[in-house]
Amino acid sequence: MTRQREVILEVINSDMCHHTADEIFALAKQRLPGISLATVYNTLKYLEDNRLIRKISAEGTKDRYDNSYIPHGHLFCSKCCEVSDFTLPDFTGQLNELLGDEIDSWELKVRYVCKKCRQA
Amino acid sequence: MTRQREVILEVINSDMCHHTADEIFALAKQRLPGISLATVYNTLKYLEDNRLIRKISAEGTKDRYDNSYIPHGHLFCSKCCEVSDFTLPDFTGQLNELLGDEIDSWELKVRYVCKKCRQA
DNA sequence: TAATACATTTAGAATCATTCCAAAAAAGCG
DNA sequence: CGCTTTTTTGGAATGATTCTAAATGTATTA
Repeated sequence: MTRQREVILEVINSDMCHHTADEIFALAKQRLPGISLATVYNTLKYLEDNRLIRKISAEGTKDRYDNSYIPHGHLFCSKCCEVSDFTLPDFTGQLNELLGDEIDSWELKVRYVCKKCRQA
Repeated sequence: MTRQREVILEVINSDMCHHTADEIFALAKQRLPGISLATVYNTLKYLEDNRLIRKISAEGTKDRYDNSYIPHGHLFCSKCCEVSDFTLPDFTGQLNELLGDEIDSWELKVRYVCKKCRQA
């Protein structure tokens, strides 16, 4: 475990936000000024491959990273592009039955306009 | 309604595939050789804004387009990147109750390895 | 501890899907 | 028709991400 990976993991786990790669890069840089963007991408890929984090893609926004790989829901605000979690019962079993296939994971994406943006 | 938009819509509706923009461009070009890629992107954006189609983004693959905006499930094969639909009851109401918000739409993304890829 | 093998980091270049642009063409309308 | 607005077009620009090859760091074994 290198210092870079340690810091990147800490950044990801330090809050409930779903940061973009460049946000993670900026945050990591505060603590490790010499870190490179390529390392951030490398590490994110490594963590994703090992299912420690989940990359979340949405239409029209940059990819973001979730500090959990456990299936759950994501609320995407179509105005400010913020992403927040919401918990759901784990219906992996039912999905497997329904689809007759070994599924890997799932994610329920919900598009909406968040309270902040609706009030504004 | 221009000829270009007509052809693009026909291409999208001609099969159940979830084509990428460049695939749609290639298919449209067969019938309208002078069409430009920019028009394809313009039109896809127009159709999406009017909720006639849905753009679907997934990690690590190009955006694809679904000929329906009605909420449903998508199976993403993590090997060949093919996308297929599966129907689900419309639980928009329950989501609204659960989230206390006016949701816009939803999509259940399921990652798996399709039969073809598992056999190979 | 030294030597070696392997993994990781780095900066910058390259890629490539998508968007932007400004001019030309087409469509819609009185 | 003429006029206005919308759409199309090709090419340039953008920007997130990936690639590359050299340098550095880590771990292992002797």
